[in-house]
Amino acid sequence: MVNTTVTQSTSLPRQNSSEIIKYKERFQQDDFKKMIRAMGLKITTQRMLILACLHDAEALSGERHVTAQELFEKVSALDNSVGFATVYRFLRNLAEKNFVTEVRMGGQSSRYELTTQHHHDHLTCTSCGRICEFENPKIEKLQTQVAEHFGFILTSHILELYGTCPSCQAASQMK
Amino acid sequence: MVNTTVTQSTSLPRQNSSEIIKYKERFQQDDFKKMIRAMGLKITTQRMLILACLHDAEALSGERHVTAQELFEKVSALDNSVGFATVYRFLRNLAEKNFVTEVRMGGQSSRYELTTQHHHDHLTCTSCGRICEFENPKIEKLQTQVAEHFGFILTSHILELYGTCPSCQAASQMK
DNA sequence: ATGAAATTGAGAATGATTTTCAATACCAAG
DNA sequence: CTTGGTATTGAAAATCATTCTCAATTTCAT
Repeated sequence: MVNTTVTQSTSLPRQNSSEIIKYKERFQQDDFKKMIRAMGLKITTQRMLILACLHDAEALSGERHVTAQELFEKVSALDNSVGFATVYRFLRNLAEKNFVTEVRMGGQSSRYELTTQHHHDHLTCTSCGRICEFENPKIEKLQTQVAEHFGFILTSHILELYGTCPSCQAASQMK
Repeated sequence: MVNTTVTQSTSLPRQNSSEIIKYKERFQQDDFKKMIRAMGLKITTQRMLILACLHDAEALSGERHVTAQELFEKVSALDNSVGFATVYRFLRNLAEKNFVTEVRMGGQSSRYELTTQHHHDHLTCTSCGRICEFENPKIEKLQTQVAEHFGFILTSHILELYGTCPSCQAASQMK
């Protein structure tokens, strides 16, 4: 029970896990406020809630890319007085200032994710559906160069590789 | 008039340039018909016209990537009895069977281009929808290496870059 | 605490795309 | 070349995501 070699938490007062969560929340809150101010907007409970939901969408569920509609539902679950116009409006603000990245694939509606430095790509087996995630700095760098070549400022990308995984290769040879 | 070592054109009668154009048209027509049949659909004047307009959009105007609405206008100019539902429907058929490639971004509407044998990727402006095509052998090579690293055999890929084009950068700075 | 200015929610408006359905066109079989 | 079953069509209505409008409310510098 005696305290052993704790690293991180030394600077924090003794606390149980729920207190840690509260501390994290407060930290986030301040972060979110900075974000909103940086956009030249006023801080409102709605905007704070939307940011929190966006953040949790990434942290909790595996899905990074959220639909405006999905986000609206998450927000509504916590405060059903928030209108969808507010969610859409704020999402547009965030996208304009590049705090979120907007991606649209296929016929579906736009999907948004908080812009993080960490964006990984997918390698999918067309035979069994297995997905490998990868990250390749060289490719990323070349992408930026391509964008620069056209005078663009790159904000995001989609890279999906399709192929046949080792076990499916083996399976098809047996046939 | 004795037969000499003529190659291609032997099968064609002597012709002037307008006849050549007609020949090309007919050739295209047959091509289009094959396409439509390959999709398991019936050949109709509307579908032939839509394909011709799609093809000309690439050949004549510089813009390869056409909006459904733009395509509808081109078609209407030649036959104003064609309904836009027909254009949308057929465009969707073509996209499903990969005879056209659909690119979509931001608030803009979908843009379509006939799938050519020449592979290229897209760089899209998230603000105005402008699309630049590019091809980058280094990126392609790195993709293959990534796939190899996981033991995959690469068969295809999607690479879509999103950013802000020069004129939209200028526009947003003015604000 | 106060008021100008920004933000909000509700619903209407918009714009793109899809669906519905009766009329019509295609094409394989006779 | 007719015929008939079925796919296709055009027009209008429906749907879907997103944006706009506006009166009521909230924020925040003072």
